[in-house]
Amino acid sequence: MYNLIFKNNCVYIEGIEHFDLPHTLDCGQAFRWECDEKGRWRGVAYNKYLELEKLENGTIILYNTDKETFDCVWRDYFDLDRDYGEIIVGISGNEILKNAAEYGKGIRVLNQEPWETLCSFIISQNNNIKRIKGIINRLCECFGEEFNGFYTFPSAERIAGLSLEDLAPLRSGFRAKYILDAAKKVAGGEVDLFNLKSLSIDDARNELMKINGVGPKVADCALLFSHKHISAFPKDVWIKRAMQVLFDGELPAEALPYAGIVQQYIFFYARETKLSL
DNA sequence: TCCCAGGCTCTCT
DNA sequence: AGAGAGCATGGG
Repeated sequence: MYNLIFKNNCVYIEGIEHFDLPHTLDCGQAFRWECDEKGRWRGVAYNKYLELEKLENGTIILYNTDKETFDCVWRDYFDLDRDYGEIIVGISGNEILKNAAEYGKGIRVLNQEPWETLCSFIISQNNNIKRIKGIINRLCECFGEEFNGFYTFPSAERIAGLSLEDLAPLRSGFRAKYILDAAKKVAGGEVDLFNLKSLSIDDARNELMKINGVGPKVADCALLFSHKHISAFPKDVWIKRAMQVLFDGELPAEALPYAGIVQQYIFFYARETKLSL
């Protein structure tokens, strides 16, 4: 599917298909990747700082990364071993799905750190992406650890030790109390984020919904973006509108096995076109 | 000024 | 169980 070269503390991913960096890193599933004017992306995940870019010939370069970190973190983070070509073939019987996948070409569903994902999507509720990013950045700057001017995402244990007043500088509004409840339940073991992969999607969703401020949409985002439940189908306002306009409210059957990945194509399509079709 | 944003909780039927 | 108000904050 692709070829790896480890050289000069860089990882070269050659011949990989279906991997577009802007579509993947700035499509609303992750909130902390930044791109400079030359197309180089920078970010932190799983407490690892990374820079990456895509060359003209399609090779992706991960900078300052050794083989061990690649194998432990980035290979899975970027979902490199999933065959997106097969998924696209599977849904292309439906013309609208085919178009959406073409529009969002190269989106990969990331496998992000469970606590960061849960906390980020708690913050996302009834909010817009620009402000979500601002709140998350302030959270990391206030309570994370610095790497090259970037910050790690503070652990649930760290947040659990804070108060509402401590979180005031985030200006997260009514969501602050939800962040604290989530941190306390995760840090205290009442909600086990590391067992969710092995549960059925319904059991996993119910486990997450023990947290005050986590409903079906936030839970499904966590399950999809950090727990490999690719049949999770988060229904936000954009998706609800798109589903109505595109499919009269019902997801086509051929999309069901990979509903979550199709959801990303539809979300991207809906936002980019503002549904003016 | 009003409306809306990758929703959820609470209350009232 | 289903509908509707209220919620903090900031951008358009």
